[in-house]
Amino acid sequence: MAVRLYNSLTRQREEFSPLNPPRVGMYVCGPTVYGHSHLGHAKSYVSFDAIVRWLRTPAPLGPGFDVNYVQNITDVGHLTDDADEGEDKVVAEARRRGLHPMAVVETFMRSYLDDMDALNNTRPDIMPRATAHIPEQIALTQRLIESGHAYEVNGSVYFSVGSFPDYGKLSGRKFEEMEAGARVAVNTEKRNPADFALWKRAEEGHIMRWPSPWGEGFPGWHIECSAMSQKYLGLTFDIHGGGLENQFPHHECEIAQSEAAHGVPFVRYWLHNNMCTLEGQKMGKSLGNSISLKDVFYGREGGVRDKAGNVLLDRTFEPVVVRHFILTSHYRQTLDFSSDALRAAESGSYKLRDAARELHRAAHVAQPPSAVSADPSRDRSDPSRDRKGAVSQPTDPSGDRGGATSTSADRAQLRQAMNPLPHGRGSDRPHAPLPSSLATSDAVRSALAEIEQRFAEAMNEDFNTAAAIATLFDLAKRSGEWLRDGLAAPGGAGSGASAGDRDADPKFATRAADLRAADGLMQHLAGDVLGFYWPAALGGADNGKQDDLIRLLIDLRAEARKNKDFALGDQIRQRLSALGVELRDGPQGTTW
RNA sequence: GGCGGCGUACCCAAGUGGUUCAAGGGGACGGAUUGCAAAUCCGUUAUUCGUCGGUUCGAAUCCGACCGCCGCCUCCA
Repeated sequence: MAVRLYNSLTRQREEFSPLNPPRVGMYVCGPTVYGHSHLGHAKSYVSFDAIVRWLRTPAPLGPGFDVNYVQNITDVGHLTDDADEGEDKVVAEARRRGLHPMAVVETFMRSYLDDMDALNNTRPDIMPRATAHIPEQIALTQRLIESGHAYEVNGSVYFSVGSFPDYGKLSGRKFEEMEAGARVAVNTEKRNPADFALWKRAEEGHIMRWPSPWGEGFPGWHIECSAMSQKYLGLTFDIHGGGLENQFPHHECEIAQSEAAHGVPFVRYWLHNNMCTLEGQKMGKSLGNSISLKDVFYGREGGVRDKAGNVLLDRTFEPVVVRHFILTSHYRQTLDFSSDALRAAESGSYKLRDAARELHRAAHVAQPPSAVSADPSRDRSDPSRDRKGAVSQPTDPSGDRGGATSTSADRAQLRQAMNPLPHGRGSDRPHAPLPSSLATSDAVRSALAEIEQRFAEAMNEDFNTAAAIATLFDLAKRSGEWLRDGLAAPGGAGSGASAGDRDADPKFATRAADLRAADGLMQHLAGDVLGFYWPAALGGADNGKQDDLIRLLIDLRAEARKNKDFALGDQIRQRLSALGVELRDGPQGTTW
């Protein structure tokens, strides 16, 4: 099954075939770090993370590409006004705060990474910073001057749009039309209003400045992406992603610079993710309704308000819920955030979480000690998988935590495990057995195989994460059925039979293998591919003494209920609930 | 003015020519289970895809017109 994707350049869905398979070079426009990340960043980078994760998913389930994922950090040159007249955004923020621009950059770069980690986005392989690539940008600018595509005026250098006939091919704009309807402010240095800055002269007092052949100055915004992508991915690379709002002028300018300088195609597939709105309204910094991710995740007084005190979101939501919500729509579709929509996503996310946990627990309980190495969900030592950075969970010797059910205690470990090694350390193409192949009963095997196929088809069709999630819910539903069947069967997981008894029961062996296969698939699809990571606020997996203490209270409560002392039982439940531990009484006992 | 997108049930949302295509989630309602609660389970909730035409043996899916909403062309992922 080949990956098909919508290429903005050709405006159609086409089969993806990389230049040098299995390698894939991918560049995604990163943030300009002059403020905290907002919901728009979340949509963009969660979407591209899902794309990267899928491209890296080992065959035969996924395409198994070896993706080199580059995402820049813009820390200079992005002006508040695109007529090349405004102030540098970072510098403006620095003055407002009375800080050095580089301190502003450090602050918000870390903030950005924190938020992306919280969303469980895989870290890019390379995160080049514009200020660390000044020589490369100067060299590219120089090359453009030499080839007649750029000119210098008073220490600033502009790209001559008229020298590049293809200008406008990405955004569908015609150069002549733009000249006529240009809304850009008049810059007297430009020969043509549509020309854009490659290098800007630094005025007196401008802090961020570097020497150049044209005097002291700083790079224009667009040039960094051309310079850094070519450095790390080559003159022609496979995928360039970014927000739709950057299609013009930013990406158009990147194409012009790169192709004019080198005479070869710049990017083969352009991917643009759509914007998001809030209650149907455009979300923008200038509109004052842009919501920072930190407010969404941790917000104050249980909600998010704008400066005027209007409620934007009536409560906070976990990062995994935001991720779930984003992935239930298509990346090229606009997404409307609202409290109600997030609440609905939360219910769905938690339902999936609970089903995955129940399955994982049952598969674990059902597992004879001798079968440890056969569990696909714990196949974390496979070097080809670790290397890809597609594994969402740390290597865990106890094997008790899979991609979808980790405990919060593993958070630090998780982050480390996200990117154990850069991509491409080996020449072998990643390959992993299909979880369905590990099921022993025909019914379960074919059911899992069908899920695998539908999931893969969805992701292969322009990364249809919404359809992929739907198959996860189906898997959760089927798993629930198998679980209930198993619990009712002799020797089932909930029957209290000892491990020795179960080992001797052939029925049990079959069931255990099936549950492990189902669990392995759930872990892989929900955890590794879609990146769902549910912090274990409710416990669930083994969490050492804390779990033992909760178990103790549950036992005491069971005793109380047995004696019809419901007041005490309810008190225990309520007080645990206040601590974030929800008890659930099931036919097989109490879980939480 | 130029460029582009969208309009699918109460809400979110997938689906871009035909047989399992009207997914999935949320919500609501009815029922099962339950000391209560939560969760879970079963069932119900679009003969129809903004409107009107057209193409076709066949359209939510293609074409045209119209209505409505939105984005980009200033800053934003």
